[in-house]
Amino acid sequence: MSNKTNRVSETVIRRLPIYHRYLTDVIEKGVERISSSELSNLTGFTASQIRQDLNNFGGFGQQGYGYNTIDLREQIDKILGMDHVYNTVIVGAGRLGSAIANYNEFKENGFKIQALFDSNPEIVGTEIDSIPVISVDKMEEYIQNKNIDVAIITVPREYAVDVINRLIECGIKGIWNFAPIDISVPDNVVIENIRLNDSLLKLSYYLKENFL
Amino acid sequence: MSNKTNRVSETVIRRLPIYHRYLTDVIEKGVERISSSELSNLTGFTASQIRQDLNNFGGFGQQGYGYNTIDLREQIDKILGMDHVYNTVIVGAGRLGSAIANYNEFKENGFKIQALFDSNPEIVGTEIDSIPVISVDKMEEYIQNKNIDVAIITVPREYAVDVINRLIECGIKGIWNFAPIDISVPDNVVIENIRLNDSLLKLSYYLKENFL
DNA sequence: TAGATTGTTAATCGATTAACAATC
DNA sequence: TAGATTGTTAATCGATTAACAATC
Repeated sequence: MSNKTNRVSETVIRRLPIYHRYLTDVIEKGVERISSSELSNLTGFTASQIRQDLNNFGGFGQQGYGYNTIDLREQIDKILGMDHVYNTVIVGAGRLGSAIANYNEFKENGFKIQALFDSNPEIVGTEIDSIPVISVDKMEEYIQNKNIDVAIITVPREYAVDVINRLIECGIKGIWNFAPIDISVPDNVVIENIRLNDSLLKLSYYLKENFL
Repeated sequence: MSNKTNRVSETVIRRLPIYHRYLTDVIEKGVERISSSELSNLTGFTASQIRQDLNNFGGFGQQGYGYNTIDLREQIDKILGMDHVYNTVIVGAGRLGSAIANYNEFKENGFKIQALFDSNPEIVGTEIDSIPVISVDKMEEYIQNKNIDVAIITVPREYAVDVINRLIECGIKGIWNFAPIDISVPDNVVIENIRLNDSLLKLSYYLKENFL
């Protein structure tokens, strides 16, 4: 809402994490500077496109030199909001939910998982990776009291719409949804869907094209 | 390889599963015909785009009538290769691997999970949802003997490159990769990456844009 | 300074939308 | 037949690539 400078397109945003990833790789190898054409070799995007993308946010490079790897990654950190901590909960403490609770890389991105919610009385009250599993009946109360920003949805399809509506109702800001449903959310809620099925069908299409 | 008719762009392919999903929804409600503009209302794509997309593969509609829902879904089934069965294994029987083994919707897409591979001797020899967990040492042998087409990679990042190279070596056709790595594969192998981290960073970006 | 590489403008390419004749 | 809606061509829009002057 705040700085709607010039609305950067989603195709650009989608490439930023990729630049970030490759920069991390080369930084780990001790590389201090990188040119757009070196980044092009790594990522497969053209040097021109890389420069265009970055210049949506500012001139991070230097003529005749290229980009400082650490500095550029830091800029992308900021653009992507990785310097911010989001209080996060997982709704659905089944296998997928606990797989995600366990996935350390998310913490590095600033998503701090505070609780899991589930309806199964056998696991409510336990912990998964030292994260408490709480009854889903207490979800709204918890979210409001603990200033939760983001919810990750890993409940079965049939519960997902209801859960998401309840989350919106109690003021959640962002939703990372793994349930294979389509739902529209108000403008003040950000939703990002992981569509495993769609991805698998894409794989199926290219398999068929390649081998049948 | 076979019918490289006119190479349909990936942006089109990505929408097909979405059409498929909405068609299934309306078919379940008993709807027998649908116009491109009705599909537009459901999916958010323009009617024009929907007609363009479908006409990449043939004229499935009828002037003055629209599309028969069941027939159109069947056509999309075929285009996406959903009528074909792919023998599939999961490499990595941790939480994510078993979450996926457990996820029924994949079976409906024709991916039949035959085995899980893992290096942990405590689980090798057991079953997860009646799917055997086999030592990863026997992976190549199994894949070749049982004509496995597709491997799903859910091993930790540090093992992923090695596992994928071994799979390519022994003739796998498709890879559905959950490990956060970048790897290039030969032309005769199809790889589809699930980049959970990238998706989360996209969420982070829009959260920041909306609220900071 | 000379060489390198950015930032940025202009040209191209591809994807989306609009329009409408064909036809059920 | 008249109305509706497709299939398809043409127009527009946006994203990518090319080119190069600016400058470190």
